[in-house]
Amino acid sequence: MRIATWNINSVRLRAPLLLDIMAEANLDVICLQETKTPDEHFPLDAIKSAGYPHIHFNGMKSYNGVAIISRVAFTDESIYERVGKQDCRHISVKFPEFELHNIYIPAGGDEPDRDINEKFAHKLDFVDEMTGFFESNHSSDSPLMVVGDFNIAPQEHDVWSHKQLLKIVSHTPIEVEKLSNMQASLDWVDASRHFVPEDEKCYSWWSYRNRDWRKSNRGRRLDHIWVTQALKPALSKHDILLDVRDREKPSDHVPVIIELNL
DNA sequence: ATGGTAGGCGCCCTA
Repeated sequence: MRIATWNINSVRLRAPLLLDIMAEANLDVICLQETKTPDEHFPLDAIKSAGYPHIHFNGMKSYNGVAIISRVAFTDESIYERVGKQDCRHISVKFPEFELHNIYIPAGGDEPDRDINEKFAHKLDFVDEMTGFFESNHSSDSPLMVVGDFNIAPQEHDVWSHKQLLKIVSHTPIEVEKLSNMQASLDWVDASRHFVPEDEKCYSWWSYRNRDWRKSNRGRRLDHIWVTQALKPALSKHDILLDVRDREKPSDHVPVIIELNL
């Protein structure tokens, strides 16, 4: 089973690119973030016609929005309210072999201080709430996967310059600590780092504000796929589709893919 | 220290 996560930054604008990627990468499932559209404008028919009839999604006007698109059937579609907001950042479904959660953690604004920046406070509270959610609703020995745009690059080599990003939201010690607590709670395996050594640079996002993203290569690994120990033996392949960043009108994120041998 | 670009929406917000 081939599963991808991708912050698409507008599913309406990039629906044709989405269909290309699903076909080219032979995906069974793709989880999207930042679909940026109310449900009535989601491009359902085009995606269904492309061979992906199973779609669970939750969107709103302008901001956020998540979707799980699959060619194999799932059950138990859920939508969650997070940090007291219904802002379309967390959905889940169940496949026969495992449960899949798709999350879009708040970006957190520019100032890494929860007392003066409520967006940063929201981000930290969101991660804490996810930790509590998995702890109280799930056991570490059950087969689970959580994917999405976590908006946090936890490790030194998940950013282009550890030193220069220590005070930049996405790589601050408090965010890394919160995410580390979440990872420890169910003993999650970071699937990308299962395949890519920790001393090797690994990115999934490059700012739109760099003239030449490949040349400057000031990337960050913000997009993640985690599995519980029960699924670890099934991890069989990993890929980050760097070339998607060079497509016409690209998202600033590229798809991260994991293959499970179930 | 600063500003750079993109998408959605409507003249500004979020990333």
